[in-house]
Amino acid sequence: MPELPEVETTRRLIHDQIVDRTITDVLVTRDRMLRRQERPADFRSRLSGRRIIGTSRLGKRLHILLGGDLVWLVHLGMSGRLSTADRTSKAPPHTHVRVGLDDGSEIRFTDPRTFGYTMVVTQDELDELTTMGPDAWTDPPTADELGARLERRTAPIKALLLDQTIVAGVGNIYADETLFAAGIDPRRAGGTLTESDIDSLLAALRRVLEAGIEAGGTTLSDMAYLLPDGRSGEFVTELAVYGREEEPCPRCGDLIRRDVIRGRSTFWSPTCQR
DNA sequence: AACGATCCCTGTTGGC
DNA sequence: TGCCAACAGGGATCGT
Repeated sequence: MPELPEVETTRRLIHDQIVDRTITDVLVTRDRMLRRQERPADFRSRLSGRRIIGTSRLGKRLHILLGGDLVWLVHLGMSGRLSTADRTSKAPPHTHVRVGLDDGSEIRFTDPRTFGYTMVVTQDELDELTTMGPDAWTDPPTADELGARLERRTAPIKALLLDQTIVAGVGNIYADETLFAAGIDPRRAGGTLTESDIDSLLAALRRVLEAGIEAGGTTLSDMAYLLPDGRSGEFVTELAVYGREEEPCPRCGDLIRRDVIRGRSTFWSPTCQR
């Protein structure tokens, strides 16, 4: 599902296809996808005729930078996919937004479960959106900064890693993989992590995200996530614990356990993670 | 303020 | 084999 590595992979793959193109058409066939746009009519009017000048990403949010200081924002939710294709080809099921470009192609936003959303905002509006913490990959916090954010927190570290206001981009899969790589029990209260734990956590986060991006993200068998070119993300073969309940831990051989923490499946190795 | 529960949505899965 | 309830999860929102 789309977490930071999946969104970053998506960004890289569509970047060259869309930059320097001009938007000619906008077709929205499911209004729900615009639910975060204050005035849904703005979506179409702000995109039409606009030139795409770049792309960026903050956490799991993809930004398509437009002329006129506007930002086309796409959040893939849990089943969203962004792709480009010739506009005469058949769009996949659950394609809710199609944005035509001046070379005959179009950008498609497809999302079966509709947890994703898209909107076009001004720079001012962007600043007012829910505050996100620093990006886990491009702007990771220092150990001191993360330590300060975790101090006295009683929520489990697993839950705090998923909190986008602490660090942005980590979802359920990469949170579990990071805690495993760092050897930290996901149930531990955030405030109980030592300096050394936090060092391990940040190093593990870096390694796990790097491997995830390198592999083109994670495509689970039951998930709709595909890269913009239709390929699967290959990180699934590198998952150490996620989805591996009752399988032997790759480090100690003891069985991997699944607990529900804050309503989210959490896979971990009780022997390796303390 | 911090925390945890609930809800949104639909394809897939698993139990009967 | 076929049906259907349960499940999955990011993040907004709400109650405590």
